[in-house]
Amino acid sequence: MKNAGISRLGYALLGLLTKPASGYDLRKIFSTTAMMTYSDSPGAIYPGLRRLQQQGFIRGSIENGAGLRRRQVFRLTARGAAELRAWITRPVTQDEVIRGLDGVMLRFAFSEKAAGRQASIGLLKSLQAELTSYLPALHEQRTAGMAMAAMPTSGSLALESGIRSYETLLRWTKDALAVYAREPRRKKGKAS
Amino acid sequence: MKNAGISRLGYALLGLLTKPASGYDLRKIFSTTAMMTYSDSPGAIYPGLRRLQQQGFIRGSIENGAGLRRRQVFRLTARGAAELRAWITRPVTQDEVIRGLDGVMLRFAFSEKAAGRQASIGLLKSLQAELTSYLPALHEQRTAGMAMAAMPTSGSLALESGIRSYETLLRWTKDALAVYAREPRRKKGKAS
DNA sequence: CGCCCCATGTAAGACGTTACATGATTGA
DNA sequence: TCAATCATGTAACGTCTTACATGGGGCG
Repeated sequence: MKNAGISRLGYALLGLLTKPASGYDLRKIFSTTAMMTYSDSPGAIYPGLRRLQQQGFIRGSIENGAGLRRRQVFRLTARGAAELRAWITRPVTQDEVIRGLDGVMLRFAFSEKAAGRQASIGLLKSLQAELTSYLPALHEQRTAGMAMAAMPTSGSLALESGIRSYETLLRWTKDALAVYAREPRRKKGKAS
Repeated sequence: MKNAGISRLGYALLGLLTKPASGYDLRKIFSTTAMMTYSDSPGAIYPGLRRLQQQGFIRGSIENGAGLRRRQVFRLTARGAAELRAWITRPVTQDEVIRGLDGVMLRFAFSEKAAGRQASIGLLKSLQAELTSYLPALHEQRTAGMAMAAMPTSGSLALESGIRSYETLLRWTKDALAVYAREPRRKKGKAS
């Protein structure tokens, strides 16, 4: 029941549908823009869209433009937009940090459009906190592994790579927060 | 038929089984060592082990030590070791670089133990080459996105994060190769 | 005696992959 | 007219998730 029963691909579709699009459009986005790591296969997209529609998160309407082929354009419903916002504004969990940050980055990429500046900032802070609390454990693993000397060079190098990537990400969260702090903000907001 | 029909979890099991272990041991590794991103659920591990055994890559033997509970210990067969080596020594593809580097890092972590120093070095060089050829495309996407200004701040920041992580990884491959170049090597090998 | 850890498994369901299938439209 | 692209879909299959089930052994 977690996540309202939506897969990562489902959320990716939901996030992209802040602009109305057809299944084919979405496939093109997944196949051409390198930003997207998701499958462009029709066997994933079309069933995914149908599920989202059955759950009431999106609504499709058949377009009958002159001479054009049948083409179904989907858009978010109010429920869908709310679910998207809820997903984005959830705090980052340690599990997400460990099991892969793709989901978090996806949330962040959509955050501004779907939930606003404050949501983006909140996500960054949440991610920063989780990274800060997780990194020491990794460092410990490294020193422990070196002490045992049971790990071959490639094993400890792989661990080193993981640590570096977390550190790079942590630095990125700081820079990203700085970007938001620098940017003018409309409406009254708390100062960073 | 790709990959000899072995999933990522399957290869993780195969790689760990260079040291004989029971299903429970493997679950412990997945649940306790932070290096492992894989599922420790019995519903994944035990069927996975059975598949590998049916394919002849591992062999299990029931341990009947005094007073001990029934406990099945698995070890690699010759075929399994060969398959593991083949998987590790495959060149890194662009697809792997795009769809996520977890598999590559897993291969690298096991490379030294299962396929030797030269295999580790080969993997690093292959990864380095793919990263070098992929990074320009990402930079292009960034400048293109900034020109359109269609991307919200959080979108372009997410892209920035991806670029940085690839750059960090590229730097890591260089450092890792330097480590291998520094290390003394036994047997006659080509100079780096 | 009761509880927790060891140790293994199964069953239902969800999801993605691969491959196949269909048909309309556009351009050479 | 032939191929490519637009556009949508289905079916089989493999694998993971979640949850449940079982039972021995050690410990307080």
